[in-house]
Amino acid sequence: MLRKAGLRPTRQRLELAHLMYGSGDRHLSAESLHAEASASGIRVSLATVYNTLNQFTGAGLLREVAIEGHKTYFDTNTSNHYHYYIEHEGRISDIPADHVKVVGLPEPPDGMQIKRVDVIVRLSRLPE
Amino acid sequence: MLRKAGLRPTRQRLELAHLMYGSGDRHLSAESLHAEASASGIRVSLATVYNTLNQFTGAGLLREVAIEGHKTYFDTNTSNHYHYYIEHEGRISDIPADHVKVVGLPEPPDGMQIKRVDVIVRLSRLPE
DNA sequence: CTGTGTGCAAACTCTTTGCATAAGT
DNA sequence: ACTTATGCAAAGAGTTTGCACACAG
Repeated sequence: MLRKAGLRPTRQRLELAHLMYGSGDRHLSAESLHAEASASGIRVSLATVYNTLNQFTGAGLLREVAIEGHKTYFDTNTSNHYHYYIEHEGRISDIPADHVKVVGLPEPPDGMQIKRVDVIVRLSRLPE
Repeated sequence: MLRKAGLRPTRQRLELAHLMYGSGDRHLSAESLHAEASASGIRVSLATVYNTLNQFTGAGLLREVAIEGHKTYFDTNTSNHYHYYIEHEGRISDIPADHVKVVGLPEPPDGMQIKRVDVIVRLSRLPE
């Protein structure tokens, strides 16, 4: 898989890939992945985690999720799907429905094409 | 307007508000607003621009737009509408259609409510 | 061997904060 | 007068980069 993406299967990349894809769809930040790696006894520097995440994203193995603010999140699920953003927890999760659709989109402006449509449903705690 | 929002109408806030709302709907970053202010001969520090943008957002006078990556963008149009993100220009613009809708959304999880739905259509240059 | 990847720390970008000064009511 | 906002510079968070060493092919 790494080879197919043109990435050398180094120890670090393999170990990180195991963490990332080892348990279903996940949403991770560089820091969380680094912490997880450390906890699992994997020796990687934060810089390498960043490099790896960016390289994987470039290779189409990960997808970047746009949330306003500082942190960048990566999603191991690269298929077409949308996200919840749980504001008070700063957490992302997939929207559990595959029939969500955006309708009524106009043609893109001249010379441009739609590369992707991101939908983020922001959730907040219900006021009582 | 500022007073109604609980913000003192100081010189800086008034001048920035003029810039922001003086010419239709706009999408600005702290830096671009600061640059524009300087160009117009308005004396404000970057810190004040940040403060002002955040206070205005808190007061519902601006809306923050979620684009992945570093910069935070603010939209002077706080009504319900969606955005194009033009990747190769790093620019945001409103989607010129008010009948865009997201359909098929499931009920939000227990104890949560939908606060807002963001849609970002990423555009890239058409390959020739 | 040759070249790419890694680790470390330093650099960078964007944003926030602390504190003295200035301005609004 | 009293309170809140501003400006500056310094601190902070997240991410990237430069360079020597290590490792894959």
